[in-house]
Amino acid sequence: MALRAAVAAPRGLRRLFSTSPFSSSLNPPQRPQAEPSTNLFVSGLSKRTTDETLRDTFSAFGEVVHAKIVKHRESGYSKGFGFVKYATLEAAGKAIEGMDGKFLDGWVIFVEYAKPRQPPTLPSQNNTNFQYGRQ
DNA sequence: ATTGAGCGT
Repeated sequence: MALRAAVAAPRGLRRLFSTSPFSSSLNPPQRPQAEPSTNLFVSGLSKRTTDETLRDTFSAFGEVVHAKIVKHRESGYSKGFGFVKYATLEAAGKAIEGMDGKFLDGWVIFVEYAKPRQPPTLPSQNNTNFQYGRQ
């Protein structure tokens, strides 16, 4: 299964295979490291991995402010990826170095900086503000 | 209701 996960690996693995002479400056990777953030995107998770497991695993690298597995709203069924937010950028960096490409619940996971979830929006009438992408 | 690309109810 680790093999399957490795094959299904998202672009997180590309830097592990960045030995191509063409991937230096002539052919830059489409998605280099996202801009550093305290917020991390974690993919490749087992569908049985929970928020607790995520939080517990990543708290080894620093103070985890928020850890969440993305799942369907009603069914609660995991989508297989999640987000971890640290108190500091250094902790986030250490978590990437320490957990990217490693195993969790039998699956190879990939850790990278998360994209900001939503642009600054008008503080209008019915705004349920979930904003984890801010530092 | 375990099994797969991806960025959140």
